[in-house]
Amino acid sequence: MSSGRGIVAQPRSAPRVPEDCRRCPVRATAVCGALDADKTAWLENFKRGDRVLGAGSVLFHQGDRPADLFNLVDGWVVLEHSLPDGRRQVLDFVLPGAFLGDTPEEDGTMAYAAVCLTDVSVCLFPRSGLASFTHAHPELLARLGWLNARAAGRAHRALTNVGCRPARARIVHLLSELASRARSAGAHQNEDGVDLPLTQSHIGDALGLTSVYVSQCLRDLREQGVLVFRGGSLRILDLRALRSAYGIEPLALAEGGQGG
Amino acid sequence: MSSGRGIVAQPRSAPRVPEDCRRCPVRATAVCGALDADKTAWLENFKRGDRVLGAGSVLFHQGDRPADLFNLVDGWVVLEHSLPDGRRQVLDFVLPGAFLGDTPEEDGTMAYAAVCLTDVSVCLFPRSGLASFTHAHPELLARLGWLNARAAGRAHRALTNVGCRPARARIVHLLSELASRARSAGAHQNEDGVDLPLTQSHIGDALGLTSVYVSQCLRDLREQGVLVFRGGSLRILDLRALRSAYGIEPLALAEGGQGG
DNA sequence: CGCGATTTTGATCAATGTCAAAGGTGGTGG
DNA sequence: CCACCACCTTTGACATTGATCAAAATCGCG
Repeated sequence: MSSGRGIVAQPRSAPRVPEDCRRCPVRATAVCGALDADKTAWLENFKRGDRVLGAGSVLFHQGDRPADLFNLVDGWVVLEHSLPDGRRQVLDFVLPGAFLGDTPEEDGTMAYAAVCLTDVSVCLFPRSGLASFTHAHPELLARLGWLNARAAGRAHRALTNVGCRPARARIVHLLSELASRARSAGAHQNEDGVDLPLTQSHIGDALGLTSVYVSQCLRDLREQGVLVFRGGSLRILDLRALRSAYGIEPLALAEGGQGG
Repeated sequence: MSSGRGIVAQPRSAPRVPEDCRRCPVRATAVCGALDADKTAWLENFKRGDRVLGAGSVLFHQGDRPADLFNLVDGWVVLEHSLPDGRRQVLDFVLPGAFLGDTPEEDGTMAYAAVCLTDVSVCLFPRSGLASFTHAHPELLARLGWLNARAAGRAHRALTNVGCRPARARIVHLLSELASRARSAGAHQNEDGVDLPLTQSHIGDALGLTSVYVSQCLRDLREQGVLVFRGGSLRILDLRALRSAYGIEPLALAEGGQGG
């Protein structure tokens, strides 16, 4: 029951839960996509169930040994590590298709907590069955390795961002990357830009900045006409400025902004 | 030959090269240890050769698509990412038993360079054969996943260190972790402490600090009797200070210091 | 002995944190 | 529909960490 220990808020709008693995929206990128369609029977057998959680819910706490592994089907999750002095580091923002709960520490505990930023839907797999399941289906190991390698790449970029760039460039870089990931995950986007369900505190904790300084920097960026982040929605105004003034290579987010 | 493109300095003392995989000093922790002893014939067949490189050599550059994968048998390597403006982020320090060159980016290039801090010996595997080899021996995938998960853990700790801690605590944390890793990798240690083949610039680039500030901080730590880092050798003097003043949990390095 | 790389030191300055208080915002309940 | 509450954001004044610049000292090595 350890996966039930966390805080669980009721979702207000029920996100879609896949009924059939072959139709799952994240199948292409998620772990399960490594299995051929004719093996989904095995998969559905291994799977323990689906769950829908409200924003603010906790999939697992730092230090937990969760009994379940989570396949994120819909919604955003943040991974955060807390220090004894109360400081908090956001390690990653996690989007649909990710797999959570593998990669515990040597002692089996999780080094970070996983907290839902939005209403979220996941499907669950029993950790205990993982070894024998991957033994039967080694393709999963390759896919798992691929997912984890991508996560490691993000961790490296985040480290570089925090270690090498000044505050504004850090913020621009983080938001650019998130916007790009959000779109390729098919995030909601209207004429006001892309929805990024973050608070300024999340940004600060991800970047090693205080939330009040983040607020100042966001004002500067807005006044300079570079980007606007407000109410959880990001609009990129000046792609050239990203590159020239902040040394960010605009990824796949070209058609997000209005082009100054 | 792309693995030969890098800078290669001649080693001055030839580090040991394993002649027989069953006797390899890193077998227990390295990728190859995942294979049963009776399968080492397959392994030696897959292996492309050994190589000994001098300090300063480059295993691969950032942006390379190295033709080989590297199993680090002896010596230290640093992984570093460079930004267009010349800034450099040290992503990881790599010790014997590590596997390098898997985890390229989507486009097949490496996001970082791998540079030898000491004379180094590696064994090489052709990247092109990896898929079929792991297909034949899925145990390797699990081991590879384990190694990469540990690397990701280090990246997360590094990010937390840089994001949350002030300069001196960052340095103490980094050096503590390195000392601990060095000893469990069987590093050379005399009465002067553990050998860590780093310059202060490496420390700075790993921690997002300038090397001159690192120098100041190291002086402070020395004057406060916390630790001495000099000439590539670290001596930890006051374990309690690590915990109380710097919030570092002294890992397995207990018997490294003289205990104030 | 001399050279390049690294380390040290001191003076100064800019970026970012801290503290405190006020203003928004959305949700909840009457 | 309104009022309240928690949380988030904004602003301003001030403190401090860590960067920058410059020069000397030291070290390893040929």
